[in-house]
Amino acid sequence: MSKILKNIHSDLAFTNNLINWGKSFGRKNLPWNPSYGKKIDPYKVWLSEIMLQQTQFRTGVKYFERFIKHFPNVKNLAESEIETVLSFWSGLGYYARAKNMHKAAKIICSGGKVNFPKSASDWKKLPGIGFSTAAAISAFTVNEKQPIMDANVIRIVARQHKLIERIGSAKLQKKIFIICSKHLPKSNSDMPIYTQSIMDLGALICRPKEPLCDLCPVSECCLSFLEGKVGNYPVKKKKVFKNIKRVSWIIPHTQDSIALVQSKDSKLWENFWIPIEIQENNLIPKKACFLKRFKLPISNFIFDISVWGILCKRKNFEGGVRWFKNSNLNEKPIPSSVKKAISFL
DNA sequence: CTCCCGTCAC
DNA sequence: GTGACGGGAG
Repeated sequence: MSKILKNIHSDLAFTNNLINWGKSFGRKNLPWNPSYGKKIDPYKVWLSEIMLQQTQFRTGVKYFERFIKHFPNVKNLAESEIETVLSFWSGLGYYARAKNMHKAAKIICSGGKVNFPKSASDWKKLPGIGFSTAAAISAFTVNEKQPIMDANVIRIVARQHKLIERIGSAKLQKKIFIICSKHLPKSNSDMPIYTQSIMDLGALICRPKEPLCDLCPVSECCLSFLEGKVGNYPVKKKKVFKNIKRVSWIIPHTQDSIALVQSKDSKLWENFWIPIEIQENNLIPKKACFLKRFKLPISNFIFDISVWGILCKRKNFEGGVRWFKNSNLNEKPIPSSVKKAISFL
């Protein structure tokens, strides 16, 4: 048998085995899937794709439910204040996702009526939607045949084909695109189950660490598995040194309230409410009381934060702070790490 | 420590 | 084409 013919057969086997596995063992009853007989909602699919980027499924689902309850449709989202939107994203991180969704919702609703994109290339024009997300949304909503190439797929395909190019390189991207294009199911109507299955395979079986190759439906066409070298793929990016930033957080507080400032000058936590920040070598106010020091790894640097409290009799602290009742902090955009710092008070 | 992925600046 | 950036969870 020629090599090409063999490859076609293994591509076919890959897709069929994957879809059959997905039908039996993939995730079911996802909250963004339509109930029986209902049409799929592009807004929910879109939100789920954005929320589940960089976020574990279990965590994401809880936020998804809460978000949908408050913003049941795209018009609702478009007409809401950004601060409200951010407060429902608070704790998920990567807050640019929420800001971009809000912007995109306004675009979708501009012109007086709701106008969702009908193709991957149109989805991609919206802020916050890249190649992979656009393909996934259009696969689910209009059965468009586009290869999704999220981190799950990159991991699966790099292992299957022993790709040695580093994650993020243009070469790897190109190779995976070609391979994935061959994996696409014949029928457009199989795009949703195919897309869901490959994502589930990456999340449940072909995991970053400790992949469950014994349970994998496509291990027989996985070159790295056959050689016992699954751990070598995909080839990771070079590590970069993380700078450490020493800061002090000063939190004036009364019995029932705390004082925060709105982050404006920094891209990090922009528009979120955070403590007064003092650089390492500046003076800590005399009245401040040291509470705790903790490290907070951000993507490319490490925060080394000392938390100081100032107990106030009245809510009259200088410096543009706003006072918040402890009881309604949940309604405000506040990063998790700030909530953690507050818990030391 | 590692993992997630889209955007933007160069 | 490459790399910095961003946050939380495991």
